[in-house]
Order: sequence, then structure tokens, then C-alpha cells
Amino acid sequence: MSYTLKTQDRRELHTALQKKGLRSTKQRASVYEVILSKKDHPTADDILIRVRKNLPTISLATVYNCLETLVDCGLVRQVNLDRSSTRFCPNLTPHAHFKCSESGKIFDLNMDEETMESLHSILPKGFQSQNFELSFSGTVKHLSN
Amino acid sequence: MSYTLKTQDRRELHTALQKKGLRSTKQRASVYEVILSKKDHPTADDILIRVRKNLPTISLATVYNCLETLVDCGLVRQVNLDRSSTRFCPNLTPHAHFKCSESGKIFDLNMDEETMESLHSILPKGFQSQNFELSFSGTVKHLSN
DNA sequence: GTAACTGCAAAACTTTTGCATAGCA
DNA sequence: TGCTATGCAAAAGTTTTGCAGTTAC
Repeated sequence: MSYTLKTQDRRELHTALQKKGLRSTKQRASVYEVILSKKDHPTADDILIRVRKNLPTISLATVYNCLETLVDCGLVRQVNLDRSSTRFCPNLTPHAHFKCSESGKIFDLNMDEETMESLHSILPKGFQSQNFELSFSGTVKHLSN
Repeated sequence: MSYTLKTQDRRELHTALQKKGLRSTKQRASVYEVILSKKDHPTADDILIRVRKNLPTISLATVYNCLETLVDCGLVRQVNLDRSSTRFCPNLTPHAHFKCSESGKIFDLNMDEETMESLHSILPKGFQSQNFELSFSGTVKHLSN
């Protein structure tokens, strides 16, 4: 039991899994823990490397399985920017992403209610959106880049 | 010379290529023509099949090359929805995409100035966006689905 | 003529699948 | 104990690369 998921997070994970009739496994906990602990939008492969510090024998296929499970449970969101690997993000609040083309870093940008409404106002009659993804690319001037 | 690019479109293509010091080839013209003629957001593979009606020997690698060229020239935009193949789109006006999870169809949604401004208002100081992508997924009720 | 582009094949990369084994409930 | 999840390997799918031959300028 080397995974260091906080009690509250572990409970949340367990509840969410149980709600779907799924089991708690150390692999799922460890993948979730990795995503929570460093919110830098890692790819499945990034996550594999990090999880292996705790679980050296975990396979990439299992990481993909765990990620799919976490996404299905609504604990994690997947992000597709340009044509590179899918990235994963524990931020469940409405937000956009900004990818800096110089550093490659990805930033979360919070979205206020007003912007959310404005954004959904472009949906024509009959279009019912369950999900949206907004991403910017560009550069970040100076700052902590 | 079996490609049926309209005179104006051909001129636009030629000018854009010339501006970058690139050559006009029938492959590039044909790929461009295919994207312009049916705005259903085809993948590279879709485009290959359509272009081969005119140029039976064109290869997938060439299609990818042509697409990259057209995107670099600003004549075509690439669209990444979920984790499937990249799609291509000749609509250069600011717009969003909506993918119907039932039919799989992708719709362009126009964006007015106000929404564009609202959308960019979430960028923090120092963040300079060169590009954005907004996509919705959901269902389309009745209508011409 | 020559540098750029194409076509082909192979490689690289990401993600999925099938199946035997392990482990949670 | 039974059934789900994991680990491994192989497959599938998308995109890129290297190179010889072709073509636009």
C-alpha cells in the first residue's frame, strides 16, 4: 500500500467506482494520485513513468484502462490538443487550455459564468451540448513562462 | 489537367504557395479542391480516396504533405476532435465545431464578434493567442440531423 | 538544369485488443 | 469463489520519414 492518495481523494475515488460497480485497485488509485499530484496535463506515457515509481510492473495498457475508467467516473478529463497524445487533467471546473508553442506548457484558464453563457449562446436551436473543449495556442510573454 | 478547381480558388492557391516560395502541383490543387468541394471535415484518408478519383496514383504520404502545406499557407484549418484522426476544413472564418455523438456529423457554428471577444477575455495578461479551437459534443434534436 | 515534390515502403507512435493470470469483493 | 482487472504481447490505426525518381520553375 504505497500509494499516497489523500484520505478524501481515496474516498472520492472509491465512491465513484462503487457507483459504477467497479473495483478499487491500487493501479487505479495510483494513476489517480499521479494525475492529482502534478497538474501538468501528462500523457498516458508520462503517467506510466510516474506510476511505475510506486508500481514498477504496471503496464501501459493498464494505464490506459485506468484512465478510461477515471474519465468514465467523471474524476478526470481528457484533453486533446493538436495531434499529439491525449492528455489528462483533474480540473473539473469549467476551464479552457492554453498551450504555449515556445515552452510546450499547458495552462488552465478559468472561465467565468458570463463567458460560459456567451460560449453556449452560439449553439443553434436543437443543438444540445454535453461537453465542450476550448483551447488556445500562442505564446506567453515573460512572466513565469 | 483534370482538376476542377475554380479559377478564383486556383489563383488563390497559386498566390498563397508563391508567397511561401512553394510550387503549384496537381496534387496540391486536387487536395485543395476536394476540401473545398465537400465541407464535411474529411480525414486525410477520406481525402486520399476522393483525390484518387482524379489522381489514381497519389499516395497517402503526399496527401499528408499537401495538407500540411495548405495549412501552413493558411488556406485550410485542421480540426482535432476527441482522439480520432485529424480533420480538415476550408472555413477560415472564426467558428466552432459541434460533433453529434449520434450521427458522427460535424457542424460549423459561426461565432459573432461579441462571443469572440468574450472568449478572448479569459486570457490572462501576457498570454498572446495565435489560434483557438472550440468544439462541442452532444446531440442534435430532430432537425436535418 | 536543379531544387522541390511525389510515390512507395518502412518506421514511429499512440491506442486497442485478446488472453492467461492475479486479486478484489 | 467468482468475476473483474491486470500484464503482456501483438495488432490496429494514424502520421512521419527516407530515398529514388519525377516535375515545376
